Amino acid sequence: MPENMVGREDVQQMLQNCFTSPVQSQNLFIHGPKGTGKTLATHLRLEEADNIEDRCYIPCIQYNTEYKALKQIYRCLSNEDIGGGHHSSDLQRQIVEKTRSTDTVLVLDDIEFLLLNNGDSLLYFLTRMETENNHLILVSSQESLEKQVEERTYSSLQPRKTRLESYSSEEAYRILLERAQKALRSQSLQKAALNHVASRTQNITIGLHWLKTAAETADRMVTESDVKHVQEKAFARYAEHQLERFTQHHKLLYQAVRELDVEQGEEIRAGMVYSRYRELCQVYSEDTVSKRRLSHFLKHLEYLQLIEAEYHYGGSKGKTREVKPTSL
DNA sequence: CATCCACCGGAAATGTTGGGAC
DNA sequence: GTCCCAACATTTCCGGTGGATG
Repeated sequence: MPENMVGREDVQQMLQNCFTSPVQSQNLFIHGPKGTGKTLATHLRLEEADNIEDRCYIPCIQYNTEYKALKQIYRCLSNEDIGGGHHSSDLQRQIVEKTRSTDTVLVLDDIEFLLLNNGDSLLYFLTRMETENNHLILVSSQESLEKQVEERTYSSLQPRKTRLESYSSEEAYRILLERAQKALRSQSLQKAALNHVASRTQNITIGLHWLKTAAETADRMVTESDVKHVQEKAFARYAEHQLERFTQHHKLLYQAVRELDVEQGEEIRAGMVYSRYRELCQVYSEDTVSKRRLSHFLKHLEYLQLIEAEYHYGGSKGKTREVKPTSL
């Protein structure tokens, strides 16, 4: 994670305003595709906001239920570890107590993963806390928060919304160049190589994985052909990295989608993915989970933007979703 | 107009874990 | 120890969807 950030001045300014504003609560909703700097911008501004006593960063992929998130918030506020076995309402009471008279910023990153599990009860609680000066920053790769939470929650949240658009190729080039200059020996990266990467993907995380993979296999200098050569491997690594915190089932499910995509290329529907997953479980002698559960996991893959899904709510195809893996 | 497709996704049930109270 | 209980991951159950087809 770099120490500073190029671009995205508007968002950075917005965050800063939010943190320095002496007026009452101000909540933010930051959304946009993966690899556009949402997490980085939030992180950097959060670190810097030392006028605020309590600052918590909660990655909701990891803390994906109300209880886990509450526990993490408590841990962050009090700096003491706390075992399981407490009731949500206890934690809530203590959190209210701790934040009563201090300024607090809570960042909930990738909040869609929490909302999918628990609905918005955590958000409802957080927006209703009667505390002094309390900021909630919600970060998501999903478009609309309004659709994902109940009205009563949204109305007490009243967030300012901001969307990060994908970088242009030129911006991606500049950002990757700056990072490459720190990571690689000088004169070891061909302009054409970097240009190729930046023109093929504007997701910075993918770009970094790609450059890194190329650099590891390159001889003295990373050339355009080096880069082209590792394209698939680089994307596979990126996907692997995205799935790190998820279960073996997620990985097999993703593998199923990719295999089907290679084999037949078109019209992959959820049912086919599920049966391919079953076959893969046989091969690796893994236990299977139910279709209902897989449907949930498939949604995770969609949130990670490793697959794209198109939903058919009925029609000649029946009620299902059509799925395809994203790639470079 | 009835029926079918094929699975979505909400709701409730199940089984497990790790506390606290006695 | 034993009983009770909340939280959780997962399963079970099933109503619902809208164009195509006869």
